[in-house]
Amino acid sequence: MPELPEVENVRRSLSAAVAGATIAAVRLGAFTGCIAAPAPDEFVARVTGRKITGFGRRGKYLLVALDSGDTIAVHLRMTGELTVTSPEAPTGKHHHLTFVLDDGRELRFSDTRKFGRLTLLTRDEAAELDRSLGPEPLDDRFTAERFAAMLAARSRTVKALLLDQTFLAGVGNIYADEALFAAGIHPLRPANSLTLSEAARLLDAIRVTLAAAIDRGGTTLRDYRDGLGRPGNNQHYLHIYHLAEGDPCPRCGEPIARVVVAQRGTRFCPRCQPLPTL
DNA sequence: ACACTGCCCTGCGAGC
DNA sequence: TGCTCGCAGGGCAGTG
Repeated sequence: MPELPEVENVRRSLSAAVAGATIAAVRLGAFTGCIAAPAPDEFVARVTGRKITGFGRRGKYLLVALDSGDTIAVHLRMTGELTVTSPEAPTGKHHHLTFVLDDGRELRFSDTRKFGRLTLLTRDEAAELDRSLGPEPLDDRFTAERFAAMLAARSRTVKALLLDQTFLAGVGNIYADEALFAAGIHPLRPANSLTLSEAARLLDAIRVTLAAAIDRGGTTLRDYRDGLGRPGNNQHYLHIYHLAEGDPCPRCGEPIARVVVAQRGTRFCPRCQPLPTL
């Protein structure tokens, strides 16, 4: 599932390979529902002939900047892939949309589960999307003090907040579990029960976890590929997300526990991530 | 503000 | 071997 590190790797790979190219044509597959807005004909009209000036990222959104000032915001959700290929490359069963580039190559969007979406945004709409999301965890200007203050103002469980993109942008289920484990914080702790030092420890764990995953090319549990079709390597370095309930904790051997938080399976070690009794 | 449900969708693994 | 069934999950709408 593409989270921040995976989207960042797609951004970097496409930035090196595709930035500066012009979209000569757009080909739609049968599933036009992958275009969230505007209507498919308008989407095609406003994108065709435009030059891709760069690839950005905000949270889990890949932002394709066009010379018209518009931005294509791509959310890969669970199984979406955006890859550049030669025109001869075989198209998969779940291929939904193709940007034909002026050099003949193709930027293809495919998505097995059909959850992923492309949205064409004006400048104002892009700014609105930016405002709707929480801070970037890897932004140096985002301090532990601010994170602690944000946590202190909320009563929800810390795991649910980490998954909330309006609270913090880019962290999904994999990295939330990994970061909470690394920080030794129980996922069901009310956010406002964390001390300043715990908040600082958690932010540090989030950053280390995300940065390492970026460096390793992202986590490929099944579907994830970068913009050149390459899988990541971080799946070999997970500590807890991939474990089943009852598996021994890699740190202390205690059986791993599993709960559901915000409709997401959540693994944690009851010994390394204790729930303080009040 | 927050919890909870259901929906979207397909592939996969468990169980029979 | 082949079938059915439940689960996986990011975001969102709707309800309480």
